[in-house]
Amino acid sequence: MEDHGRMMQALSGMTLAGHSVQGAVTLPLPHIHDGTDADGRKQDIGNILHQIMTITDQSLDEAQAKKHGLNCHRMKPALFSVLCEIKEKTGLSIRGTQEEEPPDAQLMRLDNMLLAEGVAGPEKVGGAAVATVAAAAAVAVVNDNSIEHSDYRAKLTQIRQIYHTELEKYEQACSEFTTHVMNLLREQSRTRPISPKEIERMVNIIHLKFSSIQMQLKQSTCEAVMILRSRFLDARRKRRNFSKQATEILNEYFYSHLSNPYPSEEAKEELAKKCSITVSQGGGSTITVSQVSNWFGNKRIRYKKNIGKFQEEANLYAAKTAVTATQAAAAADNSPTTATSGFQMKDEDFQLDADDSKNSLLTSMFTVGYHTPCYQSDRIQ
DNA sequence: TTGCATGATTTCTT
DNA sequence: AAGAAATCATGCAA
Repeated sequence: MEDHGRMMQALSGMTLAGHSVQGAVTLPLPHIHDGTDADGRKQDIGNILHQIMTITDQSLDEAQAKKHGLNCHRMKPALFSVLCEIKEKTGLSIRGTQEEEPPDAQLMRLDNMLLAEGVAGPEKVGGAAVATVAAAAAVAVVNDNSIEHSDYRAKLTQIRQIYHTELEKYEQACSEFTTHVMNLLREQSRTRPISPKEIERMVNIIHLKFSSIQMQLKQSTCEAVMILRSRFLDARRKRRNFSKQATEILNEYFYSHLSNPYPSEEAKEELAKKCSITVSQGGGSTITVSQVSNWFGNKRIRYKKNIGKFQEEANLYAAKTAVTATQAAAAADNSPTTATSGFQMKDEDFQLDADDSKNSLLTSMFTVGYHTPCYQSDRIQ
């Protein structure tokens, strides 16, 4: 910003210099401190105002002719080169030499990080087909172990999109502004001393400005990614116990399907919906099906490891299920309900006798030794 | 503070 | 790819 101010100052300074040299509009400057009478000054000011007011009365041709005359003056090139030289020496146009290398290292770091996070990468490849980018975004993030959380992906894609649109905007604005300034300076160089070197320097300054803006964009994008990451990892680390109700529903299913405690994908979805295991993940999102899978994985292994410990729990849920089943059966006009009817035995270790599976729920569930053989078997492990 | 319970993650197996 | 087993990390009651 400071540089910008300096730039504008330099530009305005040059403009003034141009005018005074050019002398096409020779406005007598008011001498404010010469100590003469106030009337004289008033007259001077009056003159200036008059000239300003009548400036538009001059015909365009007349002005053009004057301009042309000045441009064609034989001394003009020499005068311009001298003035350019003076400008160089006075340091009006010396700028940009001091601000060069430092941002490079940081810029590289930012670029690398954006690339690693999949924000900056695939977009550039192959001339960017939008669909490909979207598809790539969905896959590219899996670079970091198991970060494939859909929310994480969605948010990262969002960041990517914003980043790319902003970057494009900046690039466009930069080239537009550069050509505009170049045209302006080239135009002005006919009437005031501007060397090509100076134009080049100005273009460099503009590029520096825009690249620093781009760096800010990159930096804030990196920050956004880091925040997203940390939030996601925090959510992963923070374990929230499921509600009592949810645990009950899962346990009910587990013990009533003890013969084959492997819920199908649909069953998992159903269970997830039923107990609405919405462990707070920051954005209020749910990973319920995988949570159900985790729960069953843990439950199977822990039950198997220590059946004795779970026996009481098993009986409790068996009784509970039996009660509900009885009620359901009564309501359903004595239609026989079997707990295992819809399940295929997948693992031999969990398998019941064929007779058992045909038993009614009531008889089977109230038999204490009903489940244990499934896991007690030495075949396990 | 400690020890157990429990949800999540990682690694290995099928 | 799904599940088993091991392990980690946190929650929670005593």
